[in-house]
Amino acid sequence: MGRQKRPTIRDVAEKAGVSIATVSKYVNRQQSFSQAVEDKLRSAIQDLGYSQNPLARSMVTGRTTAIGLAVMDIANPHYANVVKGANRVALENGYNLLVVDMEESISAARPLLAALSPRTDGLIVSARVPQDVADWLAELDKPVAFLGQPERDDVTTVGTDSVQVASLLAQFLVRQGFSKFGYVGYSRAAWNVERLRGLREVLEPAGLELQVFDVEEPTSEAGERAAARVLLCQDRPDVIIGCNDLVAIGLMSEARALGFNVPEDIAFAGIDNIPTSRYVTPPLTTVDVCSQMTGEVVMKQMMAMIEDKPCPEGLAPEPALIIRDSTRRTVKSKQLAR
Amino acid sequence: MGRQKRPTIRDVAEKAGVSIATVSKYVNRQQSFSQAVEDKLRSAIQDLGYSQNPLARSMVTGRTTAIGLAVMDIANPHYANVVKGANRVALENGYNLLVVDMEESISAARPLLAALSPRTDGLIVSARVPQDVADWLAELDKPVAFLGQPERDDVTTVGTDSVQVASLLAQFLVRQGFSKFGYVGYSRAAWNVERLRGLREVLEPAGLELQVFDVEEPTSEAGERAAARVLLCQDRPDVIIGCNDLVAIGLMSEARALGFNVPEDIAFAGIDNIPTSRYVTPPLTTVDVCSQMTGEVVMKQMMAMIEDKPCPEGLAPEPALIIRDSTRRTVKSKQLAR
DNA sequence: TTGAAAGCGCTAACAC
DNA sequence: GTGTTAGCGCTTTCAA
Repeated sequence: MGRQKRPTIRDVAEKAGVSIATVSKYVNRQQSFSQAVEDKLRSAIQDLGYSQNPLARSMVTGRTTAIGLAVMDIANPHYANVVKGANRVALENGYNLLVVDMEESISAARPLLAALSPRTDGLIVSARVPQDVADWLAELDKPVAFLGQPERDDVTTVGTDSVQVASLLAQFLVRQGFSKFGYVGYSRAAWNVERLRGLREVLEPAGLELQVFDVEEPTSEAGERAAARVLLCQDRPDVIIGCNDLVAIGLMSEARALGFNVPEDIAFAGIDNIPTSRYVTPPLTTVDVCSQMTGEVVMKQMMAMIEDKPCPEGLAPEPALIIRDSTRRTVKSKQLAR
Repeated sequence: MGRQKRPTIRDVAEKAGVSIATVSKYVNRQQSFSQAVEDKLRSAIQDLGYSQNPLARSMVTGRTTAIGLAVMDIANPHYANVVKGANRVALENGYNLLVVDMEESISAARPLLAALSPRTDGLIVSARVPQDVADWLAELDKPVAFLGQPERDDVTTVGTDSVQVASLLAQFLVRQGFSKFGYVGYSRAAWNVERLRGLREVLEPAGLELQVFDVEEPTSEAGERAAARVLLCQDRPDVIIGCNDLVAIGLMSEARALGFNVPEDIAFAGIDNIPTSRYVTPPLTTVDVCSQMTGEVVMKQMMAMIEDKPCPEGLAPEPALIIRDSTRRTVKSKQLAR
C-alpha cells in the first residue's frame, strides 16, 4: 500500500520554484519570506505532503531532538511510571522520548544502548551497568543520566536512596513491634545490597533477626514461587519485606493461598508503591519511591545537560512511607509475639 | 564527561591506512580481506572504539533496522505486555523496538508518529486513529500495522475481536445466572462500541437488562471514582463489567470499601487479563486477550511485510475466558436473585 | 582485494 | 529575501 518514496526538500523546491535553502528556512521558520514565496511553499508542501526527514536533519545539525530511555522491564509498573514522567517533560521541551526495554538483562544492554545512542541527544539508563558499559557511556559524545541510587558526583543519577528507603520501612516495622524479619531480595540488581544494608542498619542495632531470601527475577510470579520456601522455613519471620511491591504481592498472595492470615499470622511490605499495591488484599504497606516524579526529574536534568545549563538542584524525590493494612498489628499478632 | 566527537569511518580508515570503502565493507562483513588489512582494521576499530552511526547508514540504505511502536498508555499492563512480545520478536530478527507513549491522546498521535516514522522501517500503532492520520499513515513509504480489532483487509491489524471477547464474557455471566448487567465503558476508545455490541448481542436476545456507564480514562482510579455512581444507581446491577481489568479493579475495590460483599452482593468482571487481576480480592474474572502474544504476532507480521513475504496466517490470538472468584455464584446471591 | 567518487536529504555559511 | 554550495557519516557502484 502506497510505497511511493516520500517527497524530499528538493521536490518541494522544484514544485514551488524556489531553492532548497529557501524551503529549509521556511520549514524551520528561520526568517520571513515574500508573500508570493510563502504561498507557493505552503501549497507545495501541502500538496506533496512533505515533512522533514529528521535523520537527514540530524546528520547535519548533530541533534535528534530525541532522548533515549532504556528501562530494565517495562512490565514493571514502577518503570512504566518513570516513563510517564520522563515523557511528559520531554514533550514539554520539544523532545521525543524513545523507550527501549532491556528485559532485565544487563548483558543485552550494550548493543541496545549502542543502537539507541546515535538516535538520541541523550541517554537515560535505568540501571547501574557493568563497568565496561559505564566506561563506554562516559566516552559518548552526549549526556547520560542514570536512574537509581545517586552515588558518585561525576554522573547524574536520579532516584531515591535505597538505603534510606529500606531504613524508613524497617524503622516503621520495628516501631510496630515486629521482631523476626524476612527480606526477599533480588541479588542480581545493584540496588539489592543497599536495600539490604538499609534494613540491617536498623535491625542489627536493635538486635532483631533478619533472614534473607532471593528471587531469580523481581516479579510477582517469582514472589509466589518463593513463598513456600520463605514461609515454611525453620523460624518463620513475622514480617516479610519484598525487594519491591511486585515480589511482595506475589509472596502475600501465595501466603494467603497457603492458609496464612495476613497480617495476623504474618505481615508483608514492599517497596515502590506501584498502583496495584492499593488494590491487593490486604492493601500493601510500602515505600513510595516517586516513580513518576523520578522520571520527571531525570528528564529535567537531561534537558539542563543538553542546554549546558546548571543542573537544577533540590529536585531529588523524597521517599515516603505508605502505611496500609498488610502490616497492621492485631490483637492476635501481638499475643503471638509474646 | 568526555564530550569528544565519536570516531567516524574516516578516522578508522586513516588509522588503519585503508580507504573508507574498505572499512565500510569490513564493518558490514561484506567480503573477505587480506590478513594484514583485517588486523589493522580490527585494532584501529578497537583503539578508537568505533561503531557505525546508524543514522548515516540509514541515510544511504534507507533502512533503520528499527520498528516503532506507539502505545496508548504504557502504564496499562496490557500495553506493557504487548511491548514485551513485540520486543522479543524484533530483537530475534535483528531489529530494535522504539516505543513511544501517546498518553491516551489520539490528538497528540500525529506529531508523535510523524517524528517516529522516519526513524523506523515500520510502524505499529496501538489504536484506531482518526481518518486523517490513517490516510497519512497509508501514504507512508513504510509498512504500518495496527493493534486492535481486525476490520478491513487492506490494513494489517492484530488483536482479539472485541465483539467476541465481550460476548464470551456475557455468555458466561448469563450462564452463571446474572440478570442485571452493568457495563462501565470508555467511550473515547474505538473498541468501546464493539465491546458494548458484544454484550448486547448476548443480553438482548436473552431479554436481560444492561445499564451503561462511562469513565473519562480507562484506569483504576477512574473506576474507583465511577463506583459510587454505578453502585448507587436506581436499579443496581448484580454484575458489573469493566471495559478493561484496570477499570474493573478500581470499581471492585471501591465497592468493597463502600461495604459491598463481592461477589455476594455484586459481581465484577474485566477484560484483558492483566497480571494484577489474579492478585486482587476476590481474583477478577476476565477475558485473556493474549497481550504478549498479540505483540509477538504483530511484530511477526511486520517482519513479513518488511521482507515482502506473505503475512503468516493463523496466528490470530484467541481470547480465553478466565474464570475467577469475582463472579462466583453464592447461596446468598442466588437467593437474592429470586 | 582495494579504492575513488557519487550521493542519501538536509542545514548553514556565505554570496547576491 | 533568496540562492549556491559544502558537507554530515555512511554505502555502493564501478574501476583498478
